[in-house]
Amino acid sequence: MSGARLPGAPTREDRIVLHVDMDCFYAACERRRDPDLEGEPVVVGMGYESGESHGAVATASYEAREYGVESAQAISQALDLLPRTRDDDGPVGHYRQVDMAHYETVSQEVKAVLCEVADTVRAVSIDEAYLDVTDRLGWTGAAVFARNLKAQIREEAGVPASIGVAPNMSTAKVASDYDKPDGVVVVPPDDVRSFLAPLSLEELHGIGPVTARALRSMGIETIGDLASADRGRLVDQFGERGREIHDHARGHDDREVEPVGQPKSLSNESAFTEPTDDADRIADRLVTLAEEVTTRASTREILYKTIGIKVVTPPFDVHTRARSLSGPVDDAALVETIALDLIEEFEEQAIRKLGVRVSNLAFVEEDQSSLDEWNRNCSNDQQTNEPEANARSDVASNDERERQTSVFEFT
DNA sequence: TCTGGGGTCCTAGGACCC
DNA sequence: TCTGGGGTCCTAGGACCC
Repeated sequence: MSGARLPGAPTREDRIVLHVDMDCFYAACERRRDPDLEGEPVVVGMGYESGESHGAVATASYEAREYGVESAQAISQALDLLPRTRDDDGPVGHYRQVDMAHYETVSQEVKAVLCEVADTVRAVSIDEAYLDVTDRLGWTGAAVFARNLKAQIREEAGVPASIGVAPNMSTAKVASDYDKPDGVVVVPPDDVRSFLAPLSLEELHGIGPVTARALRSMGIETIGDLASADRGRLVDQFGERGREIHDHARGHDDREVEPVGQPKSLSNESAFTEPTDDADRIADRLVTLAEEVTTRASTREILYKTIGIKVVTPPFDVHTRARSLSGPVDDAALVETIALDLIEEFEEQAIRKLGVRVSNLAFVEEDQSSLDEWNRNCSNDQQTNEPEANARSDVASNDERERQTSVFEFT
């Protein structure tokens, strides 16, 4: 059974897949509308408002990272490392509150460019996408194509990107990360194994701290070690995921690049400043979250069959409770009632974080979530702009682009 | 790494049905 | 009443990603 493939399913090792990853996307968007931030340490945070701060860093520019500021760090800690006012001669950090609406706009502009140059685009998040360009070029033209695409994104959307090119999604993802920021890394089919081998386990998408630790305890230190590890042992230890990471470590990944479909769940969550067991505050917060999530569902004409809550108790224990209905509904009052009912189990307990989630989604016939709307735009753009895009891609990069872009070809 | 918010996928046990 | 096996749905938790 292991390694079995569906009969007839092609193993296309000859594909050309790009992974396009925006560099410090939120910070880059802030720079785009405020050019004074160019070259300055920029920190974009959630919950950061006029200097008063709970919440965390969403994105730190490379300049800010030099002072130790990192993603997911507490804003207060970031402010310690990089104050926003000059006391002595120290550096000055520029803080901005997350503005998703603005980043969405920029993201659409980037994606419009991607749609011009590729037949298939999979937007995996606001700042990341996979492209399949197998039918548009060969390996000899891959580096020039990627370099041009990067320049085109910079020109038309005003933000920098890094691009990885490889025969599959998994390797392309690793490649885009290899020479960040502003890098292009091309890994032709014959070089995949030797490119991946020396890298550390966490470079592989899907290996986090827990899996890495477990692998190291098995004597596996690098992606190369993982590639040559015994498959049966990995499957015993990690189940289906063992199979997957083994494949990816060896540069095998048959997943097709296809547009992402409809969402599987919608949720809203929010943390208390400090853990609380105040029943009124908890109920109030829960009602607010229920409202937020049902409003979103309603706006997008999404029905849901399962309603759940998430409760995080100190130190950081995550509990979920859910209840399913007999059929899909759009019923804000019901969500509130069920959420309040489910939370009763946690009465008297201190809670640090709460969430409300709807899942088991159903979609009203005419509705095409925003992502699908985006896909529609994508096809329109392709029709209207394709000739121009091709013209662009065919024009070899000029010398200036050559200089400002570090192209790393792994051979 | 004392920890924000929005997601995805996988696993495992139990209920229930045929 | 004891005995099997297969399949599906539900719930809860865990790991991971951006």
